[in-house]
Amino acid sequence: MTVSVKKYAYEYPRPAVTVDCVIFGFDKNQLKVLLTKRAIEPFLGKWAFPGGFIQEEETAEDCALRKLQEEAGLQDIFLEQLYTFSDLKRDPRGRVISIAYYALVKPQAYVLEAGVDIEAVRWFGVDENLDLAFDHQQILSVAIERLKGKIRYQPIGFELLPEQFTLPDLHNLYETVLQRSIDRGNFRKKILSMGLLIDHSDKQKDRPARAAKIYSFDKVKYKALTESGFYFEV
Amino acid sequence: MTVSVKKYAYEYPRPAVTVDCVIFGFDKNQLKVLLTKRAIEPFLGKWAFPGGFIQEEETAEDCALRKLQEEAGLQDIFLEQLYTFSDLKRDPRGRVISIAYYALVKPQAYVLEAGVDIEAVRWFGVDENLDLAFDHQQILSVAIERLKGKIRYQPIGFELLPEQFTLPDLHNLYETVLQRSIDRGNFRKKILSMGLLIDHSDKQKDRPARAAKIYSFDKVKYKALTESGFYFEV
DNA sequence: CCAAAAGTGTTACCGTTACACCCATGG
DNA sequence: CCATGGGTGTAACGGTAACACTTTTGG
Repeated sequence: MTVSVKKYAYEYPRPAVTVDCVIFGFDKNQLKVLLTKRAIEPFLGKWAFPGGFIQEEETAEDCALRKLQEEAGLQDIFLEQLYTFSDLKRDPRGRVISIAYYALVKPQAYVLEAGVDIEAVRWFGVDENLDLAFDHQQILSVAIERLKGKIRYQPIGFELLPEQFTLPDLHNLYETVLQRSIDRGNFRKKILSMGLLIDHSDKQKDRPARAAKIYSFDKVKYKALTESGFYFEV
Repeated sequence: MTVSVKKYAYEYPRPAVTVDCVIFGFDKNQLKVLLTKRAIEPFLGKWAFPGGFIQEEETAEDCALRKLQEEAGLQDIFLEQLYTFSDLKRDPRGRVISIAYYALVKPQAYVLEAGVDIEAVRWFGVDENLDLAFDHQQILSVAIERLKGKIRYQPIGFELLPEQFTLPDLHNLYETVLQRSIDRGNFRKKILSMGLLIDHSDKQKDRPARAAKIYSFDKVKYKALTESGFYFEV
C-alpha cells in the first residue's frame, strides 16, 4: 500500500491511533465508570473503555462522540480531552497511540446498548477491583485525578446529577468524588451564595413536607458571570 | 508497503502523527516563545514550533525531548503534554495529528542551535504579531492559557527564571504572565510565608547595598510539603 | 535632590471553619 | 417518640486587599 498524499511526500512509519472514552456516572453515592466487554481480540472478554480506531475523515473529538453513540448509546453529554497515551507496549498489536477523553453522564442518560464488537456494557464502581484491558487502569487513574481536580474549579459536578437535584445530592457527590467529608452547612452556604441554583421547590406541591428542596443549575447565569470575571470554586 | 503487525491484523487508515513543542521563556519582562524557521515545505520560510514526526520506537514525550535537543539544543527542562490537535485541515499534506507539549526554559539555557531542516531559531514575544505555520497560532493560544492557569497552582514560574532570582523578578514574571498588576507587598508576603525560598543574600558581599535580595526555590522542601498535603497557590 | 525601587507595616474586611441548634418526619 | 436528615445561625479565626510608609540609590 502506498500512502496517498496531496503535494508533499513523507514516508514516516505511522502509528495506529485510537480514541478511548472514560465515562463517569454517579449512582447510589458511588462514582461509576462505564465499561464494555470486548468481543474481539486482543483482550477478548476483558472489560475496557468504549473506543476504537480513528477514521480518516473525523477529528478525535468526533471519533469520541461516535464511539459514545455506537458503543453505549450516549449523546449530548459532557466530553473533554484527557490525555494522549503513547507507551510503546500499551497495545499487544503493535504501536498504537490512544487519545483519551473523559465524559460525564447524568443518570437519566443511562440507556445502555451493547454495540458492534461489544459483548456487554455495564457500570462499575471505580473502587471495584477492575481488571482492565490495555493500559486502561492507568488511563482511569489519570481520569479520576482530572475529575477530582476539575470539579472544584468548574461546575462539572452538575453533569453527573439529574437536571433537578437537591443540595444533599450535590453534597454527597462532592464528598464522594473528593474522597473527604465536607461540612454540610458551609457547603450549602458556599454553593447558594454563588446564586447559580434555580429553586424549583414551589412546584413540589405534593412533596412530603420535609423533603429537600429541588434545584437546577443555571447555565445561562453561569456563562454570564464567567464572562464578567467570576470563577467557580468549591 | 504492507503494515507489519505482530499477532492481530487491523487495516485502518493511519493518520500521520507529529509532536510539537511550545517553548516558553521569560526575558526583559516579556513572555517569549521559541520558534524555528522552516527550511522545507510545507510552510517553507514560515515560523513554527520545533517538532516533527514521531518515530516507531519512541513515546510522544521521548519525541518531544528529542526535538528539543535536535532543533533547539535544549535539555533538562520542564516539559508537559498540552493537548492533541486533530483538525482535518490543520496540515496541507493530509491527515496529520499533532500531540503538543509545552516547555519552560530558564534564561541560561538559551543555547540556540538551528538543527536539521531548520533555517533559524529565534525567540519571539508572545504578543508580537506572529504569522505561524499550520495551526500553531491556535496551539500557542491553548499553551498560554494553560500556563496562565497552572502558574497560580504549581510552582512552575521558577522554571522561567534563573536558578537565583529576586522577589521583584518573580513579581514581574507573575504580572507579565497573568496580565494584571499584583500588589507588591501582598505578593511578597504570600510567597515568603510559604517558606519555599532559600535566601542567598548573605553571599552577596559585593552587592550594592540597595539591591534586591537573592533567592532560590527550595525544590526539596516543596516536595516534602506537597506529600504532606500542602498545595501551592499564588 | 528627587524619582524610583526594595522592603515593611497596618488596618479593615471578608470568607472560611467549626460548631451548635432547630424543625419536621417517619419508622 | 426519638433518631434521622434537612436546614439555619454564629462566633472565632485567618488570610487578603488596599494602603501608607521608610530607606537607599542612581540619574
